[in-house]
Parts: sequence; C-alpha cells; structure tokens
Amino acid sequence: MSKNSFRLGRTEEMRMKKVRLADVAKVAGVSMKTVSNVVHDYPHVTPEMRRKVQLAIDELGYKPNLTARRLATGRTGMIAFAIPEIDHPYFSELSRYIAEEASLRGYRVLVEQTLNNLSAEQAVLSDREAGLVDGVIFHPVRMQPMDIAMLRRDVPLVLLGESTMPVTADHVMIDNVAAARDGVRHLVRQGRRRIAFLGLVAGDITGSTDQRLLGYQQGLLEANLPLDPQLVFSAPDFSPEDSAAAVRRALASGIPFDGIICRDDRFATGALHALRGAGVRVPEDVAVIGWDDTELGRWATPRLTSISPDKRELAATALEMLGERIDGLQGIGRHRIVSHSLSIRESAPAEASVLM
Amino acid sequence: MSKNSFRLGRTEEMRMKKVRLADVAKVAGVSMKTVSNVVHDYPHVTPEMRRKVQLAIDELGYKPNLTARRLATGRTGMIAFAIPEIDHPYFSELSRYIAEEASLRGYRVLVEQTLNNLSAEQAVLSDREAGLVDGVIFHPVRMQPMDIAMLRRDVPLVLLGESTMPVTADHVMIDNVAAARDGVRHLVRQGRRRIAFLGLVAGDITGSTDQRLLGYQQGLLEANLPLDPQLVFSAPDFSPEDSAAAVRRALASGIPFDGIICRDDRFATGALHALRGAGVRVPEDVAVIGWDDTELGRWATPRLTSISPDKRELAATALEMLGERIDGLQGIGRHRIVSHSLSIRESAPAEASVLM
DNA sequence: GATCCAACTTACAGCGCTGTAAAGAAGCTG
DNA sequence: CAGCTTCTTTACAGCGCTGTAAGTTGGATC
Repeated sequence: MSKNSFRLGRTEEMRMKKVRLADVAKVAGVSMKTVSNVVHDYPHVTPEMRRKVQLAIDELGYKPNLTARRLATGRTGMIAFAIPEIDHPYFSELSRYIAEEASLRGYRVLVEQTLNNLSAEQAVLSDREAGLVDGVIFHPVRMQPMDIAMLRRDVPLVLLGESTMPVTADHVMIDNVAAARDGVRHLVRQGRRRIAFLGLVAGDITGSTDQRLLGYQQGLLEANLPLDPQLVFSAPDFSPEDSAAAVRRALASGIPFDGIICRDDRFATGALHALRGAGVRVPEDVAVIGWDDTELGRWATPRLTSISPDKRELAATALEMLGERIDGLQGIGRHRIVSHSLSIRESAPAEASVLM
Repeated sequence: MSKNSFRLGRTEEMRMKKVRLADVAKVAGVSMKTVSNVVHDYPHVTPEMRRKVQLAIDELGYKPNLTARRLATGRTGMIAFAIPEIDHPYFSELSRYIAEEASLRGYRVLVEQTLNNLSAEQAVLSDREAGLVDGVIFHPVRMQPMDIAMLRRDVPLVLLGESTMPVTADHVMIDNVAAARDGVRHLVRQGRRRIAFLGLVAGDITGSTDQRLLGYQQGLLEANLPLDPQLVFSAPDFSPEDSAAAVRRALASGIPFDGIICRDDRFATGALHALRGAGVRVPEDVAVIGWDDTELGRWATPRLTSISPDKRELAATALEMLGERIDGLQGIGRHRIVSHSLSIRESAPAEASVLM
C-alpha cells in the first residue's frame, strides 16, 4: 500500500516536474557537463559513464530544454521562410521542399506569410525581436532592392524570386529570361505565330515579370515574329479570376492569338477557363503554357504545359547558401541560377502530337 | 573629419554588437527592470522615465532577445501545426488560416510535416526536446487513438481530423456524417440514383473515412436507395492518379453509376479526369462532389461542387481551445464541431440548372 | 618510482531576460 | 510633521544549458 503510493508519487513526480540536467547529474552521480556530453554524443566519455548517465536519463525521462540550450549556444536551429501566401500552389510546394531540405540540415522552418503586404515584408527584415531564427529565406514581392539593402539586418539572408535584388544579399532564382524564351520556342515549334503574354499586373511595382517578358520578346525576335503590344495582356491582380477576365477582354476585342504564355499556373488556369467559356479549343486553337509546374496545372483540363523550376534544387541551394552564411561566411551577395525545364502536357503538346 | 569617423565608429558599434537590456539600462541610467517595464508597456512608469529609456533604446537600436525572454518566462509564443503534407491543397489552405488566427493571438506557427509517416507522427507527440512550443495542433493520419493517448505529453494538444480520437485530448472537426449525407441528398435531389463513394484507401488504418462512408450510407437509406457495395470504390493510395485509376476500373467493370461523392478534392480531380478520358460527361452523365473545397476543385473542369468545412472557424476554434489549455485549463478532452456547407458548382449543380 | 601525457571529468561563470521582494519617493491624513 | 498608504524603481536570484579552464585519473615512459 505504502509502496504503491510511493510509486505513484514517483510517477507523478516524473510527469509533473520538468527534469533538469542537474537532476540527471545528481541521480547519476556525475557532473552536469558529463550528462551534457552524453546527450550530445561527445566522443570522450567512457562507456561505463555513458551507461550510467543514460540510465538516469531514461529513469527520469529527461528532455533537454531547447530554449536554454539556445540561450547558451546562441543558435536557434530555426530558419524563417517568408513568402507571400502559404496557400499559393507554388509556395506551398516550395515550402515542402524547403522543410525537407532544412530538416536534412538540422533546421526547423518557421513559415512567415507576408500576404503581398509591404509592411509585413519590412517586418520580416527589420525584426522587432532578435534571436528567433538563425537565418531567413525571403521571397519579396513588394519591397524594392534598395529597401531590402537598407533594412538588411544582421541575420543571414537569402533572397528568392525573379525581381531585381540588391547585390548585398545572396539570391537564388532560375534564368527567367531563358525560361520564357524556351516557352516561346516551344510554341513557335508548333507553328504558333500570334503568341500572347499573360500578364502584367497593374501596380506590380517589383517588375518581377520584367525578365519573363524580356525572354518572351527575345523568343519572338529569335523567330522573326513581330512584337505586338496588344498581345501583352494585363490583369488588375494576381488571381485566376483576374486572369480569366483579361483573356475574355482580349477575346472580345478581337485580337487574334494562337498561344499564350502565362506568368504562373494560376494565371494559366484562369486563361483555360476563359478560353473554354468562349468555346476556344486548347490546344487546337490556342496553346497555353503556365509557369511553376504546380499541382493546379497538372490537374487542369487540359493538363497544363508549364515552365518548371527545379524546386528541390532551388530549396537545396537556398539552404546551402544560408547555411554558409550562418556558419560565418562574409562577403558580397552571391547569385545562383538553378535549372528549369518545360513540363510538356496537353495544353501545349510537343510537335509530334499536335498534328491534329 | 574626426567627427565623421567617430560617427562611423558609433554606427558600426550599433550594428556589430548585440545590444543588451543592461546596455540600455546603463545608457539610460536606470535599472534593467525599468527598461524591461518600458519595453513591455508596464503601466506604472513615469512618462519622463519612459521617454528617457525609449531614447536609449532608439539610440542603441535595442532588440529584445526572444530566447532569453523565453527561458525566463517559460513561454515560447510558438505553436506547432503538425500535418501530413504542407502542399496538400486542404492543408496549405488550412495552414493559412491557422497562421492568421495564431498571429491574431500573438503566436507564431511552426509547421511540422509528418508525410503520412507513423514515426514522424509519434515524434510530434513524444518530442525529443522540450520548450520548443507552447502547444500543438495535430492532424494525425496514422496514429491510433490509443497511441495518441499513451504518448500524450505535457504540452497542450488539440487534435484535428475525422478519425476516432482519444477522449483525453481536445478535438475539432466538422460533422462528417452529416456532411456526407448532405452531399448524397444533393445528388438525390438531382435525380441521381446510383451514387458511388470514392474512396477507401487500402491500408488506411485510421478509419478516417468511416464517418464519411457512414453518412453516405445514411443518405442512401434516407432516400430508399439500395446499398451496393460495388459502388464503394477503393484506391491503393491518396493521389489523384490512384483515384483516377479506381474510377477507370469501375467504368471498365461496367457498374452503372450516375454520381460520385469523393473523400477529398484530390480524389474528385482524379475522378473528373478519368471520366473525361472515358468520354463520360460531368455532370450530365455523372455528377461529382468533392470534399474540402480547395482551389484545386474551384478551378477544375468542370468546376467542382465540394463539401466545404469552414476552415477559418476550424482554425479559430482550434486556437481558442489550445489557448485555453496553454493558459492552464485542466480536464477531460473537449470535442467541438465546426460548421460545413456545400459549395455548389458545375460538377453537381443545383436542381434548377440541371435541366439539360 | 618519479614524471609526463592523454583521456576524462568537474566546477562554474555566463547566455539575456523576468519575477520577486524590498527599498525609495511622493502624497495624504490628522 | 510623524505615520501611512500608494506609486515607482531597484537589486538580484534564477530560468536550464554550454564553453572554458582547471582538475583528476590511469597508464606509459625512462
């Protein structure tokens, strides 16, 4: 009876009170540091000592307190991943790779949404608090390069995305010019001659689509096709609805076109819907190419041909660079290009299959 | 000149060295605690003192060190959100609401992917380390209720999802039985008589679809429709591909059906593709209802009618309950139901519009 | 057997902040 | 103006861990 109640007391104590390193040390009859060494698999610990300590750890159910560790080491083991929207297909897919690559390197990821909001983006850089994360991977959409350069704080930073970036920070992207050109080439190879670009977004101050637009133009010139400003469609905002509206407007205005290259899969999805609604066949009448190669496009009808950044490589590269910065690497910002390809599906099939 | 270099030195000092509370206190000529009080807007501080301290804070560019704060207070201000896959449309959309609701309550969110992996799920609960987060919102898919109950640790926990949950933890879900019944009713109202359920997944040990299947059956019985086991389709895994294959198999086997209710939008998307590939018209020949009301379904062709859990309410409720637990609320697990609705679109339109 | 070395282990001072208790200041009361 | 109360401010001991420097031990060396 009394034995039982003692046992209960013991058990309760084990789950109620948080066990500290010092408690383990006392039970094992060693110093705190030795326990710490066991926990960290420090090599110079005799097997006997290790066993003794491990026994005490197990008995007490000791769990290291991360916060204390962080305070002592100055490292948090966490990185922030700051993106516009976590539920945008491209970013949610990218998040997954970032999380996986981070976990491989012993980091945890704190996802920070900026919601296309300037002040939220600024908050990412001019953090009110310090010591939360060891580094930041940031995909800006509203901040200008100079803003970023100015606000740049002491925490290691890697930038993502196609907009112009300050030369003071590391940056990873795909070759957007080449990618857009590849898309145009693919359409040209199918015999398309009136290729549209969708699209510019009113108030998109970052000029993030500039490079894609540039590649689009290069692709046309390369094929000796005329540059028709009417074929550059604009949308009021970034949603598929806005994109669909832009395509409807273009159709209504009677401008002829037989191909569209879109700034992202969301835009392409909107375009597909607008075209279908107007009775325009894809790809027979108009071929459509998306951008980002997301699930949204893979399961669109028809399945979307899309420019496909190597997201895994993107994530791995960003983490690699960030890791180097965290490890103390100094120096001017480095720019890295990761590979891209064209995922060819029904909306803009390869030549062989387009012989309708 | 010398003035300039002094300034530079000062500036450098400001960005190089991390400023501590004690530094601010020294400059302001007050105690550390007073600075802390100013930082925290503690009421009993004279305006003059506040001004003086604020000046020092601004001059030195002081940023509180979160880690130290955490160690001292025992609170991290972070919660973990543990889900199978961050790039699953339902979870990425839910993540967004969780992040927003958390931010409203002063919490940051650490997203943890379990990748449908049992050991990863166990790791979520039996955390190796303590003091990382104040609480956990967890959507299990592999763990059994008893496992969860056993491994349940000291950190506050709120469970999400439709599987059976231990009575020892808080739980938020929609009424899956009612929702499935609503879906069937909608189809029946359109005159559908051979309604399929897609689908069971081989090896889905959680029985997470049980309730949806139950509601499906109730809906059929309610309409005096026979229960045909052949109309419950099975898939080997959770992807749209698997779902499409399951539908193709059903079509090939010649079982007649004129409606499908799917376990999620991904399955519905796969079904739409399989049907289209077989020349079956949606909704004319077969009406399709999805589940989760995600962007994937909203932009499918045809646009997907889908059972729509109120994701914002779900997130808010989970955070509310978790917050109460973090604030010390004890007692048995509470179960909360949040509302759902049916988002009616083209794949299973309302009666009026179905008169082809 | 004294000396030295390498392999282990320990003691303890921080990491930067907050909670507590207690001191100091200022305003009231009779 | 002593005696109280209330409002501000201070001093300092932790929070739990790790890095450093200083032991301790056992064995190899001459």
